[in-house]
Amino acid sequence: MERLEVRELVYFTAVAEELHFGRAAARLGMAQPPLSRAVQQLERRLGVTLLDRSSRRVALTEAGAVLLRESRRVLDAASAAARRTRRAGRADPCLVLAVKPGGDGGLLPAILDAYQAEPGALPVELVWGFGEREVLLREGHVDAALLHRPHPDLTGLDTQDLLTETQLLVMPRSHRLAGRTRVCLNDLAGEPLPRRPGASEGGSHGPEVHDLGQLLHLIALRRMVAVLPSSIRGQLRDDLVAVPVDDAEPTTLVLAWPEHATSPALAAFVRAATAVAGSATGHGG
Amino acid sequence: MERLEVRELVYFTAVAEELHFGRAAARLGMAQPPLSRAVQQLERRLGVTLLDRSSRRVALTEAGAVLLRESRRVLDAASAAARRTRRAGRADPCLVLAVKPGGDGGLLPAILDAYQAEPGALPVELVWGFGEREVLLREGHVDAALLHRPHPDLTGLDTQDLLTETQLLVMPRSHRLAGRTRVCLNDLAGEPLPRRPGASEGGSHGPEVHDLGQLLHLIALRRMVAVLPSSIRGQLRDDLVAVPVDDAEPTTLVLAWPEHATSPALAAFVRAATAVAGSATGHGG
DNA sequence: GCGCGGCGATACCGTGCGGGTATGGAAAGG
DNA sequence: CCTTTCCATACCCGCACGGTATCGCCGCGC
Repeated sequence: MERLEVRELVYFTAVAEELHFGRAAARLGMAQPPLSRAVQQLERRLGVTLLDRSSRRVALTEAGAVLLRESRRVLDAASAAARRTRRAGRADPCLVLAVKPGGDGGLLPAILDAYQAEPGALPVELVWGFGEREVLLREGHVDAALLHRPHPDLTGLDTQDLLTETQLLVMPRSHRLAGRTRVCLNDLAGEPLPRRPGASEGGSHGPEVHDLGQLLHLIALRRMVAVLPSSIRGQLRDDLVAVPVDDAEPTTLVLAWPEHATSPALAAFVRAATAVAGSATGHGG
Repeated sequence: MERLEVRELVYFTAVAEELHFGRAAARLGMAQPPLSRAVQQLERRLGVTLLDRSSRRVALTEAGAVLLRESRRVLDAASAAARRTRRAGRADPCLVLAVKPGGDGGLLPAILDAYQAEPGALPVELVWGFGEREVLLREGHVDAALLHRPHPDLTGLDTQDLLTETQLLVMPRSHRLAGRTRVCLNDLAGEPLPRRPGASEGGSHGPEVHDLGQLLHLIALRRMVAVLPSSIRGQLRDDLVAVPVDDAEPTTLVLAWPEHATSPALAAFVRAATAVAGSATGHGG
């Protein structure tokens, strides 16, 4: 059984994504002939043709499509391995948490306090991200992330539900819906909504947004509106209003971490977060 | 960001498991010096020490333990990638299913029939395995597997529950408990039970078993008894008896497949199995 | 219809790295 | 103190990976 090397998978992935050996080679910073040879060799070793190449067009075969998907998993796992190992070896151990600005449901201060009270708590470093927190987690940039269900794909992650919230439509005071006490999703037809990074271009979407302040600013500028968990209430500028969206699916704040994680520091953090969420459940909305 | 190679991870894993460069090198079929160098180089590239080596003793550091765990994931993903790609490229496409002999709850014939009736059904190839079916699945040897909860770790797999069964104690007619109409787990203290491959040596366990006929034979020979799902009733030799174990946790037969699988053939198979299980739920026990 | 241009494959070459052997050097045990 | 054990270092070699030059195929345009 031949062994598959990371380098080969990187090369194949580049070609499979570009469907063009020249461009793939450029992207890899190498010449085209060795790239062609590497892919051929990979095909020979696997005993499978991965690409149909007619000197005018390159296309993935069925097996090639399988390998592309599997390669991404391998490469993700490899870079996650490197990053997690490096982080574990740092002289100053700390716990890295990915949070969406304004997306902590107001629980984060209490969670951090509770965690620092745990025995053996490490300093917590926060990484701010919008849509890419799940990727940060999968690729080993962070130890844990606060995500919002139902949006991200949680397979391969362990999770702890923290808080379920209804959602609000946030808009400028002058907006046509600003006087309503409640709206439903149909009312939003045609409204520019923030684009989730990586989301398809369908529908009416505004510019990509990476920061809560920027988002609120854009809303105030009437460039868009947004549907957000009700806990942002406390962070709104006074030129914005928020009303419940009746039929928007409630969103659940979840703490997620890589499955099979063994770090005691992470375990303590999960304990702390769970405790805080549990005690908060009765009170707020 | 330096690139992590599969070869290095294989080497490191061997050393981390053996905690001995000489033995690890032997296991890898290579000499010890290049192995030492490879690990040093890996450490340099990661900027992390992975092993504490005092020329008398080799021990994993914290970071080394992290990398060992992560390496296994990468290597599993890599060999799964190779196998799945090869299988996808075969001239004769087929669906490979891992089953425990006698562990199909009696549903398999109906499932196979239902699947063959689906449009675009492929020939189904069966692979028989006892405790290693989950590994077969994770490493890409098979497309799907019939597993029994709660035993295996299902993280990273998608699953469909098929059938929940109570469990029976299977023993020779001459066994001291053979006259009972029901037993509980306490009654089994000191009885030799089949060892799950990979299970710890604790408790009273008989030899490892890889085949249902062999297991039943050993039971008949009074070498052991076994707790099995009630659907084996129909497969017992007449020199064996089975009685319910009152407090044994019910076992659920689940169909499992790699998460994110996209094959339409697999999807059809899952559909067929779900349908069969659903229609069988009311009837059998 | 012929030539041109684009693109992947092939040919050939150099060098850097992965692997081998021989040896050094530290540490534990008798 | 000598021996044994085991990891690291020194040194050498072959190959495989990457680069340049070129071929061959094919589609397109004049």
